Amino acid sequence: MNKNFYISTAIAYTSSKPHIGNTYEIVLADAIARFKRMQGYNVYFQTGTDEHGQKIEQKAKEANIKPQEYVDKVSLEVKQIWDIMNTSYDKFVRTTNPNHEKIVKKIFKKLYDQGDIYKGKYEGLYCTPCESFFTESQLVDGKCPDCGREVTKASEEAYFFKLSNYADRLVEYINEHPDFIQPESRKNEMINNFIKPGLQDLCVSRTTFDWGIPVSFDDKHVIYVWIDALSNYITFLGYDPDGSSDKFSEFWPCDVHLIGKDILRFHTIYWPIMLMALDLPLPKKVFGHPWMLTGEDKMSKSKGNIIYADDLVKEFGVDAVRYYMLHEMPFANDGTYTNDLMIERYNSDLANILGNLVNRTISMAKKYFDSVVPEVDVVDTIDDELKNVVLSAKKKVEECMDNLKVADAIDEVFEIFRRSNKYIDETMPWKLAKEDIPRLKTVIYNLLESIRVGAVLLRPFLPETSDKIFKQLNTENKGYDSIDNFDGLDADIKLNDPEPLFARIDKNVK
RNA sequence: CGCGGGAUGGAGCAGCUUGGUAGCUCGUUGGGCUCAUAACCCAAAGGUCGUUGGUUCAAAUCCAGCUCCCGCAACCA
Repeated sequence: MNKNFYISTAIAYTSSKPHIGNTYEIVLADAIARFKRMQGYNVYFQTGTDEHGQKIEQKAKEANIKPQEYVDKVSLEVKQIWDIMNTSYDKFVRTTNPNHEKIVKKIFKKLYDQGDIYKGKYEGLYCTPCESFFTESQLVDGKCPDCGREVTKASEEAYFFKLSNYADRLVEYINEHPDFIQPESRKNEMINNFIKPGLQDLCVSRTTFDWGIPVSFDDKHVIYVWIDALSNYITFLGYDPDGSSDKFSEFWPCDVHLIGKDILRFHTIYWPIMLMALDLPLPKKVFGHPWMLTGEDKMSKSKGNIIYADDLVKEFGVDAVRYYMLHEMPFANDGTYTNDLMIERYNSDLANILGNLVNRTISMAKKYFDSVVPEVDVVDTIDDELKNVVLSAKKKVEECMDNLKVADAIDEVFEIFRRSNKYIDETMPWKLAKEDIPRLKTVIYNLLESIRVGAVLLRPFLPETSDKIFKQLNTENKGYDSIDNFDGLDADIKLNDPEPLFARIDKNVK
């Protein structure tokens, strides 16, 4: 049985600092990667930055620095945000890496030699001052979208990838693998809009700028983004047309490419065709996640509504921001970020249901048993209801995660905490403290054990919080297998003092 | 007639494949409890399930028309 699991995010374009929407992707991937690791998979989780292209060349020029300096700076910024979000990527790749550049050149040459790439002419609408080509649909009022000036028809020499050769095989693959493109509605979009009408050949080189990987046999051409950026998924794993590494054969094909819905076309059409041309197996799944919007609008500089994850982390803490991203985002539709909703989720879910539960439980253990975990004593049928919820959570969470329904998975974990709060009311420990200590022992044990199980399942989503809970329980997280039975918490452990996990936020003070 | 998705109580969503008491979270109101972070538990109010028509004993759920919203429409990462 193959226990390897390869998940990737798209590589972030280093034109500017990533906003909260870009950050959502890495957090989502992280939750999946952490969950798979917990299940015992040998996970390889790759992310990184895409650093070539005209836009970067321009930005660097504006900043009066070399492109390399520019991308070094932004790439570092990206990495820092990924780290602030406590994401557990195994490898952070950069497309300016020399080995990547070397292999991309080889890939290009191979495709050219075998006839998939040919030299032709790129014709389009050209804006001379901007030195850019545009398509009909990109124009604003028939003028250049950047500077508003007239565009003229022009053509330049370019290399093209003959996609149409592989269209039939691609359709076949998509049909035979119904889960390949997620969510499903996107599948139709790709087939109806692109494949069915007939694929146009893809322009894979440029001569209008220099910041890119040169074509090895024709150096006035630079390899355009597709082959350069998409290849990152294999080059950093050790792919080489002349003989790949063991690691490559171990992890390829990728289990999940997690990407934004905006670049689905590249990942479900161009990329698979490239792989077919290289005679490599296709990725098992491509998930085009929705966007996180701020209020009603897409984030953009001109609207001034850009929110950065690191700012939110300063205000609410990493896990609160992770929780929001993972729990509030729908599977297929776009989600929104608002401060009000953030505070609401923070207070009701994190502070009240989870934080307060842990706090009140550990406080009771301290008060009634001097912080020592009691042995189970007198049991009652009401206990079984709690145990059922707690012990069935694992399977439910697993099912959700198998379908990438991360938000639902978190909900299932929180069912444990909700049920536990209810259990406290049902059993009334404060009353038992006065009249029935043997029963009280069992109740407190059950609560602590429920919290422990919840903390295990919470780990992939809110790692810091999970660790804090275990610290208060003064117990080691023994992992996924430790929650199959309701007895993982050892009696006689001396608990640490209760400490609020999430301090409530007063909305009106803000 | 370009393709596709959506419209469900104040908010955000589930249910629609396999028609038959409209469910969840939050918010609101009332009650309970006091271990706890004014937290927790219970209950209630609130929906002609976008609109019109059709199929059916019966439709949020199937079919058709219409209105509105959103994504995609190819070289912008």
